[in-house]
Amino acid sequence: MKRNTWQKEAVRSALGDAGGFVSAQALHAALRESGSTIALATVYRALTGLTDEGEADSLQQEGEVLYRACTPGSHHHHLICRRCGTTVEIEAQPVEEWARRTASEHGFTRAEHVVDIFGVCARCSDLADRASRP
Amino acid sequence: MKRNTWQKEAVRSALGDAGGFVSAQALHAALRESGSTIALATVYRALTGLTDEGEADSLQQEGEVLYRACTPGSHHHHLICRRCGTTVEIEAQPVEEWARRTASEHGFTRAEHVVDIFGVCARCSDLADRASRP
DNA sequence: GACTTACTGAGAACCGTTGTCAAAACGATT
DNA sequence: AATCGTTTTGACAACGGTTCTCAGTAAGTC
Ligand SMILES: [Zn+2]
Ligand SMILES: [Zn+2]
Ligand SMILES: [Zn+2]
Ligand SMILES: [Zn+2]
Repeated sequence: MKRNTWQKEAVRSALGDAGGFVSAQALHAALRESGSTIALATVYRALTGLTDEGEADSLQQEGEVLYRACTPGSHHHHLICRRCGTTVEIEAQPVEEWARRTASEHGFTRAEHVVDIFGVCARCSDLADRASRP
Repeated sequence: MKRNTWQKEAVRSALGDAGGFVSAQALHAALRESGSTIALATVYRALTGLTDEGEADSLQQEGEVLYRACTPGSHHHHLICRRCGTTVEIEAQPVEEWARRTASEHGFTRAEHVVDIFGVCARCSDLADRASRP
């Protein structure tokens, strides 16, 4: 039987607080920062669990896996700030159809798709502008 | 000054022969298989070079980076067979516009996008069918 | 052919992640 | 509340892909 531990709850909560995509290591660091004694391996295990249960989404970037607390049970994509990780969930019916159609047109079955947009959010753009011309 | 070596040429050629997306290690194994004495580190360096110069595309899957010789200078996406790596380049103007529009609607600048479809190609689907009900 | 310097090969180092296993602790049961 | 079977945790080792290091090699120039 699956058990409830403060560790799992701590990870779920910290992931929610993070807002955007974060790495397991960053999350672990944040937890320790706030006084938790949770182990890194436990954070990895909890994140894997959350992902399996559909409570979190994950993506790979520059050799590491990033996680985010996402609307459970909804298929959506992400608009992610490269600077701060801030993320917007986006739905795009046209893209869904395009993907389905493209796959079947080429005889591909069991098709899944990866669709993400990476950019610099308004706030980070502002900050960068301000810094470059004072 | 940049120099031409048989190693770089061997990697370029092997990548072309591969047809689909392959890992640096797989490419290295294939090269050794065919008698080459090239070192793994050199394969990595050559692939990084090809990617930087726009001659190859790369993507991350399951913790490793895969490379493919792609039409240089053209922005396109990929339809990739999870089983054999076979890849089809696809262009999708509607998706390009959707991505641009979505990013700017949310105030994001310098937006790039990752759009890939993973499935099982016709040939691999056939093979799997045949194997499961003989 | 000699020289300069970019490139290569072999292995160590690196880094994110997963495995191992004894100790801790959840939760059902008495 | 104490017991018990089982899950989960924590500390650390191990793993796998990639990058770094550095001495030796060789491409391109003169
Ligand atoms: Zn930002
Ligand atoms: Zn979708
Ligand atoms: Zn295939
Ligand atoms: Zn595109």
